[in-house]
Amino acid sequence: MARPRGRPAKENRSRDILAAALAVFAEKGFAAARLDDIAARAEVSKGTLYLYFDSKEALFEALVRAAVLPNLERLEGLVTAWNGSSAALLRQMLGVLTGVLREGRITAFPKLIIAEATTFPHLARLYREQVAERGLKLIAGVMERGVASGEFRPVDPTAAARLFIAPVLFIAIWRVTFAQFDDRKLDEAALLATHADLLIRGLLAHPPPEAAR
Amino acid sequence: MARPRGRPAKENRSRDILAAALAVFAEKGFAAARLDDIAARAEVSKGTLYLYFDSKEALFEALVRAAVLPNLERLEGLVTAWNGSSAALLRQMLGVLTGVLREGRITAFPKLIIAEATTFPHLARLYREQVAERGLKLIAGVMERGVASGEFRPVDPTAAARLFIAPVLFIAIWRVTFAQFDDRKLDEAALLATHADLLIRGLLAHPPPEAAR
Amino acid sequence: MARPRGRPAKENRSRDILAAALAVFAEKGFAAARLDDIAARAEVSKGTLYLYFDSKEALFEALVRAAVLPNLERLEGLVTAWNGSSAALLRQMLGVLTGVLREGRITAFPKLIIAEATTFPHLARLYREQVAERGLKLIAGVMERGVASGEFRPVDPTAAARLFIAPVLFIAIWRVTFAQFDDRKLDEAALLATHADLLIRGLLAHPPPEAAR
Amino acid sequence: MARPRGRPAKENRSRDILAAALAVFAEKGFAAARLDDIAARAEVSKGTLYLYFDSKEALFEALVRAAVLPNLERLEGLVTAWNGSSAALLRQMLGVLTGVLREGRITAFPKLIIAEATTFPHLARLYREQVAERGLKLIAGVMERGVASGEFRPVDPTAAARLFIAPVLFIAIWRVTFAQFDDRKLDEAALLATHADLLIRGLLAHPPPEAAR
DNA sequence: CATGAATGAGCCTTCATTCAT
DNA sequence: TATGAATGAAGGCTCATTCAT
Repeated sequence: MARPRGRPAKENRSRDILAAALAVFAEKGFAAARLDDIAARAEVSKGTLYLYFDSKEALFEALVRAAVLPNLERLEGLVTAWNGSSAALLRQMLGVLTGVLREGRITAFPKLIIAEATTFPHLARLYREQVAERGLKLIAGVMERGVASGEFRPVDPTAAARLFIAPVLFIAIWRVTFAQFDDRKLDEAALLATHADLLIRGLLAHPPPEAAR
Repeated sequence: MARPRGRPAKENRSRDILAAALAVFAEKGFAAARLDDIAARAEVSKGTLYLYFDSKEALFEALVRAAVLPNLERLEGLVTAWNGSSAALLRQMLGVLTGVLREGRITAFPKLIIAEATTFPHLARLYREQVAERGLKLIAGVMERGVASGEFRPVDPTAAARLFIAPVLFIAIWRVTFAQFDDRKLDEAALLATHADLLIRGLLAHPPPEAAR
Repeated sequence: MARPRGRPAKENRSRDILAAALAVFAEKGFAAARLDDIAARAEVSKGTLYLYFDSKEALFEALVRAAVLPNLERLEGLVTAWNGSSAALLRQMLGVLTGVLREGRITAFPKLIIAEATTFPHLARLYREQVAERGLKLIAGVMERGVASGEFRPVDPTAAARLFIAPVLFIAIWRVTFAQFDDRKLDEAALLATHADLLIRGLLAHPPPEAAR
Repeated sequence: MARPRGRPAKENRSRDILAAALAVFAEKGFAAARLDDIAARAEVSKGTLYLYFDSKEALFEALVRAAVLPNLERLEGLVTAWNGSSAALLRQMLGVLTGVLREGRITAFPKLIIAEATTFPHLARLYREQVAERGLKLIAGVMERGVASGEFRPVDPTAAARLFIAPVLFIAIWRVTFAQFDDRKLDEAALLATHADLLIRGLLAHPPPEAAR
């Protein structure tokens, strides 16, 4: 009756909805997420969601685009601008990823993509092309440069790229899956530091003598 | 109406149902899996499912227990019986895991657990305790032995265990998530071989000279 | 495998089933009673029920016949044999009914009939004709005799019969409906005694002076 | 597909649903009543029911509250306002109850409560406390006053209250159970009139001479 | 733009009934 | 006779989507 119908248009309604959607999808997964919850958290009516996104799936997809790509672009910038050793670049990239992992919410995406890949192949393809392949190609490029310069032993850059990223994925997944029960949280930074040491020592054509470590 | 009711008890109905459930859960995830589909695939009526399992969730849980534990026990047997070098044991274990990955269906489990962890914390806890922690402890033990004997450099065994398994998880996830679109399938065996090389070279206190490889 | 198939025919299987059915129907009502429970309580398989009764409804009907009619016949015998005053006969009949109520299980029947009357009109009709009308007619006969002899004031025997039985029904219903919560159980015998006093005083053409009571 | 979704909010949807529920529950009993039928009779979709009531049981409970309490309150008002003789008050109350019985639908409640008491003890308790005990206490108070003033013989007010109400319950039950078959309907008003006569004559300390009747 | 009441398809679960053994 | 595994129809409940206001 005396309710505000045409609201003062709190600007960036769409931003609010995406934020709420991220929170709810992250917590429940796609299927179990209810539009009611997303609407409530965005302080918006359920009908309003449909003004901004055509369907639950479209909302999910927009979310993926909005939340993941920026991080990838950051890494691409780092690589492009780099002019030190490949080993140091890999360490630097892991440092960036450590930071990303610390942020929080983004971690939910691998889970979401994994969980919904079969149900929404469309979405999985998008993610694979826009994120996964693109990121792996970036890393493989770094590996290739290291091999070409003689810094690294001759390894398959594609394989090395996957081995580089696997522990990052491991951490993301461990967190959303098991961290709820962990007394002593997994020391993620230390794990990635060890990863950097082992991987780079494994890659280097001329590893430093043991003492140097 | 005129369908056979008291069937000749095609033996191991429960086995059939679990197999069907694995297939359907793997494809759809828990929420989207329909009991109708599971029943149809098991060539059984929907009601029959309830003769063997109390609920959809109970069926899921039984599935996890039945399908995953045997593989873990196989690895435990391998470790216990081993008396060669730690590096060789790690290679051997990766060989076993490569085989497991090749089998197929089991790969679906990480996905399922990951996808349903928030919805069924109960299940995630079970999996973490019965599978994840148990497996990591097994690997960490191997690492520890290698460090103690001087074969490996002094690394944190817990971290090393996670780094050891991360690429295996990566492969499992990649497959169920993206393999549907892959023209050239990911060469999983080669990836794990490279993993073994890099990791072991990273771990060894006295890596062999470059030429040896 | 080595289970007794053709059981030593514990005689009167049908009696066992009826007893079990009474217990379960009384507790759950018709719709909520499960044949599984009846079979279990009768220590018989579910299939066996169908050897003795065509359907759940048929079992229910057999139960009504078997459990209620004997009591009515007992009352009819009492009336036929009576040769005292009508007032004393009414008291006697209430005494018998008090005993019947004390027994227990029978009390469940009014509830069952009431609950299922719409669903099984067939059954309600049976009960009305075989039990209710027959019982009321019996009581109305007693009333009529009392009026004819001048012992009672001229009341409508049909109405009086209903008023006579109403408190008995009240008790049966109260018990199965509310007695579960009662701290101090309803004193049923006292209630029926008061009923006898008030009703007979109301009926008598020449009530005794106040002091006599 | 092309049906009206956001309906013009035909006011008092909840009232419609309750009315439909009363009709269907009365006819079928709780268990056999289908929400489909209730929704259809309310000219509402099944989903809409859940906008107003959390569950079938909650709907049932709301129904009990909404339909029964007003009548009880009416009686309480009558008693409070009364300043004539107790006998006249009892007659008056029976008159009110006769009217209530004539209305119709309410009669279904005793049946419903009786039928579902075991299945929903929660509901039975509610009814017993909010309706039965409250009503009996009201009547017992009237009896007590009559005894205290010397108008009535010294009877147990609690017992007398039950005897007062028993024929009303009898009528309600008879109607929903058997009236479907009755050629000549039970003359309910006459029955309650006879009840008033007999009961009050039984209660009065100084009954009027026979002729006065 | 925004609302939120209304919709209805879809799915898990129960249980009376059947029938090969 | 007796069994009990198997069936499948039926119904309560959820939630993405629509649309009159």
